[in-house]
Amino acid sequence: MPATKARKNGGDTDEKIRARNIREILKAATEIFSRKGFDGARIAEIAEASGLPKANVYYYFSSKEEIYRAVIEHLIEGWDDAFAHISVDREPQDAIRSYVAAKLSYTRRNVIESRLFANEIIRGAQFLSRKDRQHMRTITDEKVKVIEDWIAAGKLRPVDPRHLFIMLWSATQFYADFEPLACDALHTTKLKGVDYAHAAETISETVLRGLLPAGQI
Amino acid sequence: MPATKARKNGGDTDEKIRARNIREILKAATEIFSRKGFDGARIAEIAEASGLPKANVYYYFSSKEEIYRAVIEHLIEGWDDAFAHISVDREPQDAIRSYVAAKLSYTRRNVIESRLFANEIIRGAQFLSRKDRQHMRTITDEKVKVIEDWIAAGKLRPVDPRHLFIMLWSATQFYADFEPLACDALHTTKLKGVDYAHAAETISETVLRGLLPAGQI
DNA sequence: GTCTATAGGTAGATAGAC
DNA sequence: GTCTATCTACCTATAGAC
Repeated sequence: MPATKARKNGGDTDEKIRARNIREILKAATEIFSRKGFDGARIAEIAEASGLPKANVYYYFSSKEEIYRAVIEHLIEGWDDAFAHISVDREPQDAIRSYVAAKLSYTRRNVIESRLFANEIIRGAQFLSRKDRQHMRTITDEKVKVIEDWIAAGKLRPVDPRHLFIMLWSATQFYADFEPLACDALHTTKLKGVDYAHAAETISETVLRGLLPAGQI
Repeated sequence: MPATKARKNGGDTDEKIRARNIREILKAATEIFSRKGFDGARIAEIAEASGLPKANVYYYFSSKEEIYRAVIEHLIEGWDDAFAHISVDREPQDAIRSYVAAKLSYTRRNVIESRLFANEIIRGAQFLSRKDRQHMRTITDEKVKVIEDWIAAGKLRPVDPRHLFIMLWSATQFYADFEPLACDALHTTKLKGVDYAHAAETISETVLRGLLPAGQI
């Protein structure tokens, strides 16, 4: 029996063990990096949270930085999902409402990842690969064209699409990333579904009234 | 000659030396905490950047945490300056434009402080004192009343003032705090005056068109 | 009030038995 | 592939001379 097929842990193959351990490590690392930052996170803590001894973590990843990079890589994957709503086939009113709702819902369901990403950017995006940044730029450029088409078709008032996107990103990320401030402002101790619903409404309606030609809303 | 009045360093009194050293330490600490976070910052680096030996830093502050708290305390002071523009005496159109411009200009001139503050909030605002948070809540409540008055007077469409403020905060902080993302979106490598000017225009005009009664803009 | 030297503790990374 | 023991480096904080 070849070493790579050796059975252990009740029938799991080495491949399954490897995949599961790596998954557990990344999951634990995401949570801990998000709460404490790169320097604040301890490998021992990540190991404990993933149910492995510290040395096993080093068996799969050769350094703390390698774990961090792997975690960041993972974050980008969810980035453009909400952006899919911004599409020429749709009416701007409908598209922008869906985008705002999807983005708010995504950050709400993935607070930990969202905060980690925010942290990485604030620190200068040092570990975001060239490829990842290029990818984000490409998607943004695509969506800028959609806005420009809508403006050309008279469906939206003239506006700088890039600054518009920045407005939408910042507003939709604020609630998850800066929850303590949002809570203070809203006089609550934890953001609930209603708060996110009000957020979606305020953002969508204000921006849409601001951008649609008179009388369209 | 009493010890507290002993002359050193070319005529400076001990009081002046103390004040200057503390100022230098806090200045260096702000910069380093902002770049590296609490855990990433090294006292030795703060000491070097403030031109003092490490032990002298400990002469003025008894721990790393005490330095951090002092720095955070300092940040809050600038918080409500821009908010002063939101005042019942003014027309909403004028007030909101001034607020957006002032807030953008403040974050641009104080990028380091702004990022440090953002970082502290993302990490759960653990070192923000009860007093500081209470202060921020009070100011916000005051300004919420102003918006409500404007709405009651028919000067603004009905809108949730708290979510409106969150929109304005997030949009105006994004450029300084998440500069790498803003740069990617705007196809530039460093934000310039024009970028901030366009940001101010996009935010103010979109929000104002969204909020003013029809035909007022 | 200043500064050198160092104690004391901790964390990243590895060796090597199983 | 797993895990204990340990190495090494570094960092916070302090003691104590000047």
